[in-house]
Amino acid sequence: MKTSPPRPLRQVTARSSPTLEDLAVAAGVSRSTASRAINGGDRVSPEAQAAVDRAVADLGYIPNRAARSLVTRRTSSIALVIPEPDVRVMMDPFFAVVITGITEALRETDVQLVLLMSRTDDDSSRTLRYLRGGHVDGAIVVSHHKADSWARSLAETGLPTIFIGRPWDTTFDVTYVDTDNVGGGRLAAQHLAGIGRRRLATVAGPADMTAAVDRLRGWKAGLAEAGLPEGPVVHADFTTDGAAAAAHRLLAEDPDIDGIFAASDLMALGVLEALHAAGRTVPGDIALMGYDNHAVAETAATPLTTITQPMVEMAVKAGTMLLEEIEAPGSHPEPVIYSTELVERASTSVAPTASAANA
Amino acid sequence: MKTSPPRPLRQVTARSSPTLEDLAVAAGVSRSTASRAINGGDRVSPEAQAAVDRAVADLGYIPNRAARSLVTRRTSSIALVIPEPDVRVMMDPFFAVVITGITEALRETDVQLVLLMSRTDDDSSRTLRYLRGGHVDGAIVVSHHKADSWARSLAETGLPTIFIGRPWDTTFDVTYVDTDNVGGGRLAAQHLAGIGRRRLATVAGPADMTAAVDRLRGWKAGLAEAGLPEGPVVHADFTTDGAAAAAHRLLAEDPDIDGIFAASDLMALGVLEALHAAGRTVPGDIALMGYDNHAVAETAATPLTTITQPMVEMAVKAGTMLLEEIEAPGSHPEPVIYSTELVERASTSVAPTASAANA
DNA sequence: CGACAGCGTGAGAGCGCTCCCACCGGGTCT
DNA sequence: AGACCCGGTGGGAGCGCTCTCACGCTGTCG
Repeated sequence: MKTSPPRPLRQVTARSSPTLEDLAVAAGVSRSTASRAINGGDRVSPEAQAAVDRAVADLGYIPNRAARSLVTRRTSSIALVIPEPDVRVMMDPFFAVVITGITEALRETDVQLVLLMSRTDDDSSRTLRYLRGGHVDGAIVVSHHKADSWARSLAETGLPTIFIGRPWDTTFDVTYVDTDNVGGGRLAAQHLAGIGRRRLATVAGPADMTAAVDRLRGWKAGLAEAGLPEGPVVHADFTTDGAAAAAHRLLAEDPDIDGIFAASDLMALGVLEALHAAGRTVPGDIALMGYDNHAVAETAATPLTTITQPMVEMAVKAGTMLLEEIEAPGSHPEPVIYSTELVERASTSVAPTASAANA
Repeated sequence: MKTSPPRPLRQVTARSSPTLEDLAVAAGVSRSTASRAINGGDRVSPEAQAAVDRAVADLGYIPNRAARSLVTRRTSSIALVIPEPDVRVMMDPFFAVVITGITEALRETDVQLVLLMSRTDDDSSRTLRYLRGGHVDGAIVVSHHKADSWARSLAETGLPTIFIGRPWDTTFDVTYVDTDNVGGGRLAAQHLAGIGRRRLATVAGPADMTAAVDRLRGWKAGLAEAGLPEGPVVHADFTTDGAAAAAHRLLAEDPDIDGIFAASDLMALGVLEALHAAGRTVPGDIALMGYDNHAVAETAATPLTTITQPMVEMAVKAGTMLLEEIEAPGSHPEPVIYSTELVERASTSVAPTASAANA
């Protein structure tokens, strides 16, 4: 066009990819038409569409996402927010499973998954800033602790957000998916009662995590329904070592218990250790249950009876719900709760096992 | 300025975040100066800088990434590419560890991690398109199989790329980090030879994966150095079940072996099962080693002697190398190889263990 | 005392895209 | 027959940012 200015209008950078303009020229249509053809082809004649399609193939055209999202205010990406990725969270297959599920939900879309892990407080304010900055269209937050207060401020920004695991604070407008931890806890109580154990105890998780609280609640309810007393409750931090220590305390206070429900498989492992150290056999003297159906539950010295939960489905659901929420904001769907199932293994079998004979 | 056009120049969208222009006005400087102040503050007077800083805080200004990357051609994000996230890969803590490490490397930067998982061929061409589309500044590829041919085409696009795990094909210009799988295999041979085992066999991984091939190579070298014959080699697919089947074959062919090296802990678990099923004790009859120092190695019925590798460090290194490569393209650093260590547990202890008495 | 750096600054163009609007032409309705 | 609609199209503005360039202004040197 205006050739008068001395400096070149566009430096031909060596390996710059073709622009929409180039595409349009190649296809013999206008930039507008090319754009329409690319984006679903509404109000585009078949001929024009075909010409653009061919040009796309020829040029290897790939739309510039930055330019697009600059004007649409959409980024075609969502964030997976993982607060406090401590060792526990990381070693759980949980993490991998959540990612797999979300990826699965995203697979037919061109939405990308951005990972946001905040270890420190500093990180989490950065994370928050990032989320508020409009860098993603939505977020999935793996909720853990009572202390995740910023979850609330996040939700308040209006960014479409789905929580995986019920957040501690649900007084604000929040949608989440979760597994039925109450039901799982009840299942554990029912099972142990069902195999004739009567003096039951539990090693519960931290009192500031909804999953732990719910499992404990279900456990108590199950005991009550079975007509059994509530029995001793000790708390641990979802780690193997923590649970071992808790189990020792338990045995010291109530030496005659005959069944223990540990609120996670990793903790059950610790309990198992402690029981063996104390000379008790499993399940001979004490029947033991875990929770999660973690890989170690199956490979443990005494394979653990445990509770399994459809985590992949849950993550997929979180992904699809988020996509829907992004597509049609304002709809505030109900929480989705997935039910849990019992997985029976040797640690609660009635007959003594080989490893029980170990001790 | 030009008030003549009938339509408003800028629709005041309800909750649109402040722009650089707004910032500049608030700070009483020009857009250019505001921009400079934000980006390192080069050639900006202290007063202007202070004014901008204050305005940033007041307005809660967050730069629009899309606009920025539109002009800079930088996205401030990198991709983690995981080809074929099958069950095996997912259940490994490997996955989580890699992500943790990379996140760690990124933490002082504002670079974001985008996850690209391609399960199907269809996915992987999409992945490739995405990477070539300039949507990320670089990529870290978790390399697995011989068949990952597109890794090459990726590398050829000139996108800064680091492989985690030596790619099968290194004839092209490729930088990678890896653990010393050869050394690890050798360590296994040395250890088993060291405790007096003489008729050694291995359950190796798939022959199309570099990690498996390297471990096997190291194993053979170690045997040779110990003056032992090469012994039987069976291949399995890195799964527990596959390894169990392989172990059965092994026992059928060579009933008198007294030591087995499984190229992964998960496989060692399968071997352990098979041995017990065949009435062999571990380590009494047969000493057993795994590889990876997976969580199950410790919790297995007979805790496994295994090889540990600094995976987090490796992942961190991959991250920092990528950042460097992005910063200063063209530098083609040497591959970095991390050494491995032996972790001794009951499965190779000389004295028979309790669980050995099980069988 | 005039020329010349060089720092700090602002104007303006433009990154690649979408979207609004005006336009054209052929069918349909009154 | 004229008004109208509507599918298909192109022109043009503008998203929010960076970056080049030109312009003062102060200080320093010849």
